[in-house]
Amino acid sequence: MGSVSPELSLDFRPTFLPRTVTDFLREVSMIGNVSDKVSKLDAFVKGLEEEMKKIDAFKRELPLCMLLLNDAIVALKEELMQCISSKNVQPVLEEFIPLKKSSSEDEDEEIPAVKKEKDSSKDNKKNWMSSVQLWNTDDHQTTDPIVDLKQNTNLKFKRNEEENLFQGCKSRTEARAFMPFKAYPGFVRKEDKEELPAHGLSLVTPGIKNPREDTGSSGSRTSCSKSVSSSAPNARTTGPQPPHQQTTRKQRRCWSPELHRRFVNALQQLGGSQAATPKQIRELMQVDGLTNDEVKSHLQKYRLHTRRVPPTTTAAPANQSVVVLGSLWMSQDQYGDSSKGSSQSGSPQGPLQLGGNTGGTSTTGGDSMEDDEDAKSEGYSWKSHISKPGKDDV
DNA sequence: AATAAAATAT
DNA sequence: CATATTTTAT
Repeated sequence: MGSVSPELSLDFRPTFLPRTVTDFLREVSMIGNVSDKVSKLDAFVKGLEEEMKKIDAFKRELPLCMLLLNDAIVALKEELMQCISSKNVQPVLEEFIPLKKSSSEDEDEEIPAVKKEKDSSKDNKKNWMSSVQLWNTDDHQTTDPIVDLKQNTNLKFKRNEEENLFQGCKSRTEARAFMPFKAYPGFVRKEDKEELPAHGLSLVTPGIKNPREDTGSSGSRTSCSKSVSSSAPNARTTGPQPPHQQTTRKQRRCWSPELHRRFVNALQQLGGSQAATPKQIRELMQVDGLTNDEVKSHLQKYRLHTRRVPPTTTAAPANQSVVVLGSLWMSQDQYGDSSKGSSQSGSPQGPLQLGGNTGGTSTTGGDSMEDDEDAKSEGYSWKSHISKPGKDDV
């Protein structure tokens, strides 16, 4: 009590502009009083949101601004939520924090014990876009390019990098699934290039292909579980994977949300799905192990899906700003789950901010600003909300 | 059994 | 590189 800096006294209308988000967070983190903390954060967030609304109209011209703002907002909200939840707060706070989400959707990630029935969250699907404006306050994944909250207090987001890429690949019915290591003894054929480590994205780790063995299982089909790298049980070390099956079919590559994100990003940078070419995309994505064909295939599908947007006959009241940042085309099938995708503008390790993000997966942001446009359809299945045909024009 | 997604063939 | 076709996974 007494040691509040003058600035802090401006609870609600702080002139937060002069400072950077990082600084702001640092300041806030030093505040002992939770209420103050919350109000500060809240105020800041509100300011950012206002800003967001203002530039919303120019989102196309200022995609980066949107991204940055969005990122900051998300990050701050995270912080806010943490404050709130960590204290479980008293009544007093409740007055301040009626924020948008009061324990409604997902704020798990950390919640131990209760594995909670995620299944019951069927509504989530709807939520993923509709109720949440665009800065959906997701909990995890707070990798922001600009702010390094990490040093602040967020320890929760940490193991995202790799996981993000793979995440979402598992079967969606995984509820409590943990596939035993049944998978396959894999021999990872590293035939591909292995030189693109770059940031440690080791996405492509296709399982392995194992034709017969699993064909009967009707339950746990782990399509792609990232690493089941067991030292080949088979003593065939040197022996390639020689199932006499010529043309051994590659194991299906699972396009995790992150992977897809990168894909979309690349696309954007290349001027749209139409202009982009597989090779280019692949290069841009910088995902090791990813092959041209894979990208090509994905692109093909993407193009197919982005072609012609179903008339959103939805009489959707377009009142919400609905920016639909994450318009990954995916629905809930494969990529969808993580749903927080959004993209960052540059490649993750690219030129822009991501400079030193160690754990930086690309964060969420809007990636298809160009495409979405009126994609505001709150979409249900992806046919509905896929990103529009890219108007190539970067 | 149907369909989407990825692999492969053209 | 683009498309078409086939295979595979849910």
